[in-house]
Amino acid sequence: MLMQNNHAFDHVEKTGEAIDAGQSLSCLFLSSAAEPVSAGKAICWEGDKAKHLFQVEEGVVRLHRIIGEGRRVITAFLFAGDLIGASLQNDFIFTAEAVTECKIRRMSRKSFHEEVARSEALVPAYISLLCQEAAAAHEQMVLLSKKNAEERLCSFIVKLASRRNPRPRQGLVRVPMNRQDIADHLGLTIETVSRTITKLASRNIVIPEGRHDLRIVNLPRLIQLSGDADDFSDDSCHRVKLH
Amino acid sequence: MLMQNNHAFDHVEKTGEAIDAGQSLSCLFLSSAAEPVSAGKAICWEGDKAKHLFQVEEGVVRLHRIIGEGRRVITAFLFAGDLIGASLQNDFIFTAEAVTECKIRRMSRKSFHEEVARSEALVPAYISLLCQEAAAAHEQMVLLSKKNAEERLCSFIVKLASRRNPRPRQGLVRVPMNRQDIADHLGLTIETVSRTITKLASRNIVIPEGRHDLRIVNLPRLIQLSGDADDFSDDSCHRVKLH
DNA sequence: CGCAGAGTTGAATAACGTCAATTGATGTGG
DNA sequence: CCACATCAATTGACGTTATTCAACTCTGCG
Repeated sequence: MLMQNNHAFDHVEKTGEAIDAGQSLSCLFLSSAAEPVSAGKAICWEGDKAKHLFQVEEGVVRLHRIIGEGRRVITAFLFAGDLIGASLQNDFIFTAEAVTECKIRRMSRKSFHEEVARSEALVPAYISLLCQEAAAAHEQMVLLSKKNAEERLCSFIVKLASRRNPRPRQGLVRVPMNRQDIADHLGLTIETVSRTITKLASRNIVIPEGRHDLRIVNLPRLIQLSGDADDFSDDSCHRVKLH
Repeated sequence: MLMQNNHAFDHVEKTGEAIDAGQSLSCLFLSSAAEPVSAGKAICWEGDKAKHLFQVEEGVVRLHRIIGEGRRVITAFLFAGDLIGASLQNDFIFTAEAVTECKIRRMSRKSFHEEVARSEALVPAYISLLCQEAAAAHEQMVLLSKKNAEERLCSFIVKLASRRNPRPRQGLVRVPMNRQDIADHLGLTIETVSRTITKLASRNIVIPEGRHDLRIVNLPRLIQLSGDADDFSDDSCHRVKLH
C-alpha cells in the first residue's frame, strides 16, 4: 500500500500493464472537477461510508488509522495519479489527509464500479491496481516486522528516490512529509527518525538539505542498507540509477 | 492478508457478499484433484513465475518471505477455503508452506482469470476477495507498527478464536502453528511469544493446554487487551472502573 | 529409557522510546 | 531587512521493552 504504482527500484521496469492500470482508471475521474485541498485537511474519514473514490491529481496524501490514544499509523502515502479507496468494500478503513496542497478529483464508488464493469479494458486495470496495492502492503509488513530503524529509513528514502521527482535535480530527493509522518509510517518515533538521518549523514550516505530535501550521496550503500538488496550483488550498485 | 475471509470478532457478521466471494471462486478449483501436502512442505516458492493459483481444501498454510539471513516474515496464515496467490501479478512474492497436513487444489492463473472474466458473478467475487486481503493487510500493518507484544498476541488469539474452529469445544481454540510461526507472524521472537503467553496465563486470561490449544478464560479482557477494542464499550468499562 | 525437537525461563544486552533541553527554520510585523 | 515568535527538528540523558544467549524442562516417539 506504500506508494502505489511504484516498485522499489528504477531498474525494475514498470510493466506496460501496470502503467495502463493507473492511467486508464484515472480517465474515469476526468469528468469531475479537481477540488483543491489545503495541507493538513482531511479528504475522507475512517469509519465513514465509502460513497466516493478519490484520485490525487496533484500533491501528496497520507492514509492513516488511529488506535488508542495518540497512536497513529500511516499505512500509505499517495502521489499524483494514485487512487484513494480503490480497495474498499463498504466503509473507509483509513482517514486520508493532504500532506501538501492537493488537487483531488472524486467520483461515486457506485458509478466507478459500474464504469469498470462496463469496460473490458478497465476490469484488468482495476485488478492490476489491487494487486499492486497488495504487493506494496506485503513490502510494508516485511519492513515493519523485521527491519531495524536504519533499514526502515533507507528503504523509505530509496522508495522516495525511485519515484520520479517533481524537480529532478541531481540526487536531490523531495521529502514532502514531515518527520512525524515518516515516523508514523515506519513504526518509529520522530526522535529515532531524526537520529537515524543524522547517523546516515555522518556516514556521508544522505545529507538533509532543509526539512524537505535529501541529497543522496551514496545510493548503492543506501540500497544495501535498506535490507532488500541481494547481499551478493556487488553490482546492486550500478544497476540502479536515479532517472 | 491475515486470515482471509474473516473479521476479527464473531459478533461482526460476515456479509453475504463476502461468503459468496470465497465460495463461488472456490468452485473453479473443484475440477482439479485435491493434492495432499504434508506438514512443512512447500506449495510454491517466492520468485517463481505464478503459473498457478492454489486453494486450501483442508489444513493450514503459511505465506512467508525471507530477508537477509534467517529473518522470516509470515505475512499470512491461510485456512480451508482460502486462495493462495489471488493477488499476484507475475511472480510469487511469498513462499507458501503447509503448516499442517493439507489438501490443496490448483488451477492455472491463466484459466482462472479467463473463467473469472467469463462470468458476471465472479468478477465482483474476485474483487471482493482482493479488497478483503487489503483490509487484512491494513490490520496487520497497524499491529506491527504500534502494538506491543501483549497486544499482538491478544489480537492474534482473538482472530484465531473468531474463526470457526474445527472442534468447537467450549472456549478451546486450536493453534495449529508452532511458536516460531507465531513469532514470525507477529514480528516478535519465540521467547517473547512464550513469555507473553505465560503472563496471560498467570492473569487467568488464556491457558495453554498442550502446545496447540488455548483455553480462553476471559474473552472480553482478551479483546480489550488486543488494542482494537472500543475503549468506551460497556463491558470493557466496568472492568476498568476504579473500585 | 533416552533422545530430539519444541517450548519455557532467566540474566544480560541492545535498540528504541520517553522526556526535556536546545537548535534551527519559517513566517510576520514593525 | 531585521527582531521576534512559533513550530519543527535535533540532541542528550535516561528508562523500558523486547532481543539475545544460555540453561533448563517438557513432550512425543523410537
